Amino acid sequence: MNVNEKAYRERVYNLVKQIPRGKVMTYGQIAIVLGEGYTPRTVGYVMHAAETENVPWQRVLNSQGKCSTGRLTIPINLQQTMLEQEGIVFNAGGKCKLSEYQWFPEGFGPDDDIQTTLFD
DNA sequence: AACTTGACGAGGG
DNA sequence: CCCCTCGCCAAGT
Repeated sequence: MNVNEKAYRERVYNLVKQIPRGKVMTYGQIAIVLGEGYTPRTVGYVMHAAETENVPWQRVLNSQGKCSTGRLTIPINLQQTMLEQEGIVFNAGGKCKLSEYQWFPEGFGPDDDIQTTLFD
């Protein structure tokens, strides 16, 4: 499985589609959940084409709870604006509290054993 | 094939 | 908080 295969990309999009309104995931978290073959960088690469895949791409942030910066294809701050409309609050530095907004798929939450080994 | 550049992340200073 | 280094993996040049 690699980024050139549709199935590989679909796994990323299908997971992002599950993120509830007002919640977020990080690139690294998505890579861990999807498992073997996925890394934060490849997830980011797949996400650059998410706008045309009908997925809530705005709900994916970096590990610090901030919107990604190298995207010149859309107006700066659009992502943050969209998330604010979902109720997420950002501080002056453009960062939100992941402890408050991060979403965990079934089996990967803070109460699951896997969490202690993968998300400590 | 070499080198650069990312929608990344962790660790140090 | 900022900056840098490294590890990471794929694309563009």
